[in-house]
Amino acid sequence: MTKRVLIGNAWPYANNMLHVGHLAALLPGDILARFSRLKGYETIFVSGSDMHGTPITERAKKEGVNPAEIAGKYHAEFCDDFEKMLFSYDMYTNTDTDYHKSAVMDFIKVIEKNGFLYEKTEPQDYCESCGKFLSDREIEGKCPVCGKVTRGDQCEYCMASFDSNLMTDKICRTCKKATSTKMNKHLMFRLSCFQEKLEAFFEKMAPAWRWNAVNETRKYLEAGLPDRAVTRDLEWGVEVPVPGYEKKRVYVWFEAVLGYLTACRAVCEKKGIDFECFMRNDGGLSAYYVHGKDNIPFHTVIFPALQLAIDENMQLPTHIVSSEYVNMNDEKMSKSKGNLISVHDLAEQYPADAVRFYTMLFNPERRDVNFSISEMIQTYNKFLCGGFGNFVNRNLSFLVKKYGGVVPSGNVDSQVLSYVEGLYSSIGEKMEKAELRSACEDMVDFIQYANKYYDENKPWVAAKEDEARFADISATCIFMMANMANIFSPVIPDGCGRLAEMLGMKGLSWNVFMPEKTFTIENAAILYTKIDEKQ
RNA sequence: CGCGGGGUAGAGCAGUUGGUAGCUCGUCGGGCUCAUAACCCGGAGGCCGGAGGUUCAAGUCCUCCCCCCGCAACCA
Repeated sequence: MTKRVLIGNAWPYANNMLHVGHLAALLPGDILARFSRLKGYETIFVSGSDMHGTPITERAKKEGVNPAEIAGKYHAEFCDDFEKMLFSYDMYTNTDTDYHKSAVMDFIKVIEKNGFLYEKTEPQDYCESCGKFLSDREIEGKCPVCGKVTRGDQCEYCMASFDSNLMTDKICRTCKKATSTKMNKHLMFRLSCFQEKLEAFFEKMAPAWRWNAVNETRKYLEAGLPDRAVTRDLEWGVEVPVPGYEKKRVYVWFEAVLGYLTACRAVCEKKGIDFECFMRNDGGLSAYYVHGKDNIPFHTVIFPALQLAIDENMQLPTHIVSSEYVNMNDEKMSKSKGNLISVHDLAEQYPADAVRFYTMLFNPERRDVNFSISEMIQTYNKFLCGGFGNFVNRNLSFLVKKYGGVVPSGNVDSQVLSYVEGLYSSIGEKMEKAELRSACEDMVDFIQYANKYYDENKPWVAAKEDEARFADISATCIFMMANMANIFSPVIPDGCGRLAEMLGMKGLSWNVFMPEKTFTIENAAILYTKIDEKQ
């Protein structure tokens, strides 16, 4: 049975540009997808833009436009950004498509049929002048702990979290008028029913998760899972396929994570794969969910609960690839501080491989990292230009100059052969475990190993004194290069693709590649050009 | 007792299950001249924040203490 792999990248919220933080959190998904395809696994890599929710709705109102316009604009930007960064999604969609919406409605009907939804009517804050129910964030009032005037979910001054019902002197943040209370009806999801199953799931899976996912999830489970409202009083969103809820929409926490399933199902239909078979928990599916640390509970608690509510035989997440944050000069990145570097700007100025390699070599896997353009350039110059590119160039240009590009027939050094074989398995294992930073460090080692081999064996001397020896050295170097193209391609696909072409490789795969005994190099060219940092 | 992260060579960091302290940059010296002023080799530079404790053995485990950073919104 072919191994199946699902990679679900978090769905960026279509209310602001993508920045290096998103990139650091989401790029691992692409590395995994590319690796998984090289291994020959049946791979599905999906994501999309999260188009709904309150922030977009509020902003649209403020700007006097349709929410679809704002979300659509950012969605288009995201598509462009991901393309420029060479993300290899099988599908990058969004939550405003008819397919997603009707698929979500299908899932809701299934969840309702399975008995995990119920109706609850309770008093909720209401603003008469705005004519709507208010969520916690739309309320202002006195903090029950310190008494200062703050927002309804958490006090900005004393950091206390509380129920907004405990606040006094509540007003609507929009119109500043006093709030009243009105009965409101919501559809609730029986998250509490899944407490035990999720605990069992957690115990079983936690060893394969990142430490931050383990800690966050434990916290949630220990606190006990409350039922959650599925519906919201909004006009922008997915309609609720239950009578009596025509004026409400599905809450984003419920709808957006289902995107993994709706998009995966869409890809399955396109490829002629049976969705239920693909998702079945028969031991043949690895399911990676890739996101930033603030998204952890949605992927380790909420989403698995929804999966269980839909179909008990569905594979729950096997790998939680949750990144820490990227800071700028030790400061948190934020729009207001103006220290955001957008993916768009990076893509305009730097090669995708440079950005990808730097982002992965210093990926925030275990803790926050600092992002620096100057460090990125240095990393690129050092390893991709001076190391990898230079290794290719010092070989190929010599062969082209002296032999017209015809690689002489020689034998690959057996030690090098076994070293390279070892890399396929050691880096491969790290990839499967999503230990990508360490995998990149091994790539760096390979580059240094290759250059060292070249220096120690002095082919430029052998070319004059011992042609047979020169042929062996060249064969060995070409062999290393070809396998670099394979092994490095998940991280730096652009350069590896060009190298593979020069070497006349038919395609890339995660298997030791043995070049033809003799062949002619096609269009040898500099692989990576240095960037002048001063520019 | 609000929650969380961190303190390892001049700088930036790695150090999964405790077993001779590593990497990149910088610096000093050497080599090579095939190559993108590139590449290779070697040196100097650390009581791993502090104090106790467990252990044959602690950067790694336990306790206490001292510093730094994040926790409105946007948001991975």
